[in-house]
Amino acid sequence: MTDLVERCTNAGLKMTGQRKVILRVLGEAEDHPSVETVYERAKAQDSSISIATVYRTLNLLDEMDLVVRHEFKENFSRYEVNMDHHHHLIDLESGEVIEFQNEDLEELKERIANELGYDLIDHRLELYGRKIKKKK
Amino acid sequence: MTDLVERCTNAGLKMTGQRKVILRVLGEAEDHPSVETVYERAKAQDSSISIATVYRTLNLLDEMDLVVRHEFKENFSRYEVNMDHHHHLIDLESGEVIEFQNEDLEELKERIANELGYDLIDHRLELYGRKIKKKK
DNA sequence: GTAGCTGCAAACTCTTTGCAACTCT
DNA sequence: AGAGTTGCAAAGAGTTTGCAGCTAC
Repeated sequence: MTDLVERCTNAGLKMTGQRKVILRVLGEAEDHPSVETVYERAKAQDSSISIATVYRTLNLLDEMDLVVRHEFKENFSRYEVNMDHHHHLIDLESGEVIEFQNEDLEELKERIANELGYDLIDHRLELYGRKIKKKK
Repeated sequence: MTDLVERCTNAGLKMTGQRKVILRVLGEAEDHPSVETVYERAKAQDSSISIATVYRTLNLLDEMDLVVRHEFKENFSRYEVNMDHHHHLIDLESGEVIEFQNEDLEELKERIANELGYDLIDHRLELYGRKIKKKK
């Protein structure tokens, strides 16, 4: 994934066995795993990994912007590799997370911030919905 | 505030002294107080109030939709009386919370959800910015 | 060799909860 | 009277951290 490992070593991080495993787990994830989930997947590859290391690593990666931390309306965080910018729609029934992008939205939020006299540094947009049932 | 007390008693809640105080604190708040802040303000009016009651009351009010719970990028919740619908821009330097409304945005998020095959039930939009310094 | 990393367990923060006493209605 | 509410303290959940030993560089 645009070599995560490389970006870490370039940043001066030691490439320990644990970090390699965690990076691999993140790179291969097609969902938005929680710390617990990353931990379980990592443990499957190296059973000695502790959850403290997972927390520490994810925090590091977040600070380096290699990873994006999401705090949906749940009481824990989820992570994903920081690739393209997008937003999320959370299916309230299944918990499934759907990604989407929208150009109008990008413009709009920038414009709103500017009109209020602010530079937009960060933002958060999440939609929570229920699948529309087709009538038969 | 469109009588919070009345809306509570109508819903069958007992109007205890503690609840009156908490409702008054919420009604008078012009900011987005945390549980801790609501607790402190309430305690100033009735020192016997416990924080457990504040938590319980805010949860009740949230379920009844009398209040809106916000979880900005902080590790605690903030509350405000549910009046008009709006969004928030958080000043990353001062922590100040600025409210705004935007019609285009309302349409857009509805449209995005529908295009993805979802009924929009809830959402969250927060902007995080830094005040633009005028050049002299 | 050594700065940085790790596992473990304890500590922390915010929030919830069991229980016995109390209080609106 | 009695269901609902409260304060207290303990428990929960997720996350962070101090420390001694280990490891990549």
